[in-house]
Amino acid sequence: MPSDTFLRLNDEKKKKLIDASFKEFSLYNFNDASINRIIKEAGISRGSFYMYFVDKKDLYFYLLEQHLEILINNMKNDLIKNKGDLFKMFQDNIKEEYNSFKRNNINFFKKSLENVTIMEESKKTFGFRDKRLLRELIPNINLELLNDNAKKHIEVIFAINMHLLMVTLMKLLKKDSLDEEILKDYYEQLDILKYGCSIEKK
Amino acid sequence: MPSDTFLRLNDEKKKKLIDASFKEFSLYNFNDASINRIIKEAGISRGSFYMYFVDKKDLYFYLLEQHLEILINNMKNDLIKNKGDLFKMFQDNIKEEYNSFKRNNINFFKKSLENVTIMEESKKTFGFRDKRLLRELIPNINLELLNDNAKKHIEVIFAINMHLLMVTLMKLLKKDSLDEEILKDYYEQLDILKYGCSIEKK
DNA sequence: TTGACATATGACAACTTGTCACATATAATG
DNA sequence: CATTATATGTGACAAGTTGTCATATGTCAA
Repeated sequence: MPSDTFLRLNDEKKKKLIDASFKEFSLYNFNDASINRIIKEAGISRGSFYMYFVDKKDLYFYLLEQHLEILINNMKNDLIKNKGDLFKMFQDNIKEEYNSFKRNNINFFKKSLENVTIMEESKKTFGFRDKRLLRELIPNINLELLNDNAKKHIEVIFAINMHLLMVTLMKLLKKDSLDEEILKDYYEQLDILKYGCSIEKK
Repeated sequence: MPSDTFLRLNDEKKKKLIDASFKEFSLYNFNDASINRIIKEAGISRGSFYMYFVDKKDLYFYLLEQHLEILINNMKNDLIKNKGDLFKMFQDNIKEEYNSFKRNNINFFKKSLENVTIMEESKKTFGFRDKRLLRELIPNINLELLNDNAKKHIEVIFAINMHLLMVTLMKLLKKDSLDEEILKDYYEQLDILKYGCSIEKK
């Protein structure tokens, strides 16, 4: 996480660094992104950067988390809208996320989706291994609609949905539209999940 | 893929480079792995390396695929053993893969599991987006046991199992034993998948 | 023997990163 | 105010990274 020094920075300076970072990670994938270019663009010195973040990873996940925050909030809203029905939420949510992606740093996300899932940390966050995000969502789920197995492995269900969601978003962003065919595929994939989760199985 | 020049190399020289590469990727994750160290260990020149492989990625996926070959073969055998029952195969297969991992470059795998899944290419191979591997397996599946949705999205089912399998293998390798609890969790997760796939749903 | 082609080599330029001694703010205290 | 802490900022530096390329050395066929 960023140091207190960074958080204490005035908004302008902070924004300049964040903007430069987003730009860099939108243009290059994680490996190719260069701290050198970032600090040059942000107009700060090398020493300062390392005063704010321990390394590139640290910076990257700080940015990623800000977006995940949005993603989770979208999910939470959709969950409430659908009275805790997890699968109705999943179904609604994808359009929400798509628009959210488009509104925000779309290229940052595209690059992230290309990379993300490899690193330990990203598995934790994207794959919902980071319990913090889950904890905010779970209280809003109507568990009555799920069987015992599903209740027990709720994080796994989220991880799987996350995978399906990301792959689908990738396709949608590539097509640059809410393509019906692609959405249909996603819904069918959700159905595969659902009939192992909804109470009326077997 | 490696160049013809590499493939034409005498076995001894080839082996030396492969061994050195495995060692490097077992010790460091993809980003931190150094071509410098590899060529030093293998006793070849920088120029030669770039005659054989276009870059580090190229080398890495060459190594990875050799192991995936083994993994797929295990799956195929288990599939035949279980008369095409996909889920019985999944259930049997994990022990097979675990032992296979232990027999072979266990550390290479551990490091791979930490990294893999991020890059485009790895998504293709590990996530079975690479149709080549799937194509070898599908003919051995008894599709009668699956519903239409599952039949249509068979690659997705494999991708999901791949995810569950890898996460579970990770845990097992960490424990360094075929821990019953961990295996039980995996079987339960497979059940979530199954009851969207087996014919007797709803 | 002489080409012609396949391989091998290491110096090179152009990057990368993280550190650290030092300089300059800003705040706190006598 | 002046002095002393403490917090920030700085860029040169060492130690690494990668990919290229002119050059050298194999190897085989005519």
